Formats: sequence, structure tokens, C-alpha cells
Amino acid sequence: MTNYLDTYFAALADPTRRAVIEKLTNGPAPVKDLHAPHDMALPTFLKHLSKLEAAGLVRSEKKGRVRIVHIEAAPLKEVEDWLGKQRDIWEGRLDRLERLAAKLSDTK
Amino acid sequence: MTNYLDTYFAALADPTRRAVIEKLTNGPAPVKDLHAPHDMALPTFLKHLSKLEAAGLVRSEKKGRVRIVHIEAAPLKEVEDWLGKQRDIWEGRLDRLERLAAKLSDTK
DNA sequence: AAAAAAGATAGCCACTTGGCTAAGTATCTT
DNA sequence: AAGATACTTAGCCAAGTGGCTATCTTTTTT
Repeated sequence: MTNYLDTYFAALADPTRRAVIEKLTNGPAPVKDLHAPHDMALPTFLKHLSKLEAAGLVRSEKKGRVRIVHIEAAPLKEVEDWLGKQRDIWEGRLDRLERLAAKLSDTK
Repeated sequence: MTNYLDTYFAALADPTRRAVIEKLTNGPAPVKDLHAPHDMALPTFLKHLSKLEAAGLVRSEKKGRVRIVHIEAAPLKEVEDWLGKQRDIWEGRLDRLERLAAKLSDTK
């Protein structure tokens, strides 16, 4: 039962990788640009990138000698949805079934 | 610059720990009950719990020989907010400054 | 007072992670 | 054709993670 959420959360549990995501929300970028602000060796940075890509949070294509990376929206939505669902419950909101039940008992 | 988000995401990057969070949204519970559905030794499970508590996603007090665990809402909200912020940008929505700029250039 | 219940602590292990350097492979530029 | 650019690959390492068993300690229960 290894959920995709595992890899999503794991991929986001690192400041370097979150910074990459943040930058990519402004549009695709080549590896070099993404690497520039991070004070670490390129191979180290590439490991972060490939972890993001393995998780499916990011995709990339190579054009010439440059690799262009772009964000993948859907997974982040999934993570957000999981969190939202938990919040709905702990905030005491009713889920659909409970709403329906409440409605039915109202009209009786 | 080690953000709290690091530990939040890391703590949530495991199905056992997310299951605990899910269960706790329905209210506080003792360690035994939280452990029951998970097929692993208690000490192993306790490590997961203490990781959740170290991250601040959960708190607990001991009453007699039982430890009652309850969820902490604020951190999950923070995680959700970070994700929401990213989505706002990649969906092409404008942030406050940009809205302001747009407004100003409209009225000129 | 003894036994059972509920955790806590200690210590071991295989595997992953995040960092590095060194060296290789393409693809432009000059 | 040579040199510079932009990655890529390989291999090493220390620290962290998730799992286990065995052994306490502390409350209840009987």
C-alpha cells in the first residue's frame, strides 16, 4: 500500500527541492539556471532534480546540450487534497455522506 | 535556513505516520489504539510517533500508564498554505503586488 | 502481593540520503 | 578543429531511517 503520497511528501521534504518547485512555478527553466542559486556541486543538485522527476513532480526534455525542466501540477494538487481532507475532518466539517444523512433526517 | 516545512513534509512522507494523522483527526487516542492496525513491533511504531511529535504535528500527555495522543492543527495548515501558494502562481493567478500593479496600470 | 497491561529504553542491522570529487559525453562557439 | 558549455556517470562517505528483539519501569487488576 505504498501510496504516491510517500514520494510526493519525501520529495518536498528538502529546502533545495522546494526552492526548485517554487522557481518552476514561474515557468520552465534549464538545469543551469535552477542550479545557480544553490551552493552545492552540480551532481549533488542533479540528484535532487532526479528525485523530483522520479516522484513525478517535475518533467524535463533535452534540447541540444540543455535540459529544460518544468513543473507537473497534478501531484501537488493531490498532496493539497490529502491535507485538505484531514483539515475538513479535524475542523469538524461533515463529509458528503454525513451531510446527506443530516439532510434526510431533516426532511423526515 | 532549515524550514519547519522540512520536518513537516518528512514526517508526512510515511504511510504509517499519515495513517496516524488520519485517525487522530477523529479525536485523541491512546498509543495502543493507534498501534493496533499496524503490523509492526511497538518500539518501531513508537519511533514513528515520536517523529510526529518531534515535528510538532502531534502532542501527547500521559495519564496513568496510558499516553493519549492528539493532533496539532497549525503545522498541517502551514504545509497546505505552502502548496496553495505554489498553485496560485503556477495557475497564473496574480499575487497582491501584481494585482496592485495591474490595478494601477488600469486606472492610468 | 502477583500478574497483566501499556509504554519506554537500549542496541543492533540493512538501506537510503545528501553531500563530495573525478572523469566522461555530447553540443555549441569561435 | 579546439575550446568552452552543459550536463552525466561512477564511486565514495557519514549520517539518518525504519525495522527488529530483549529488557526495563510503571500503573492497574485480580
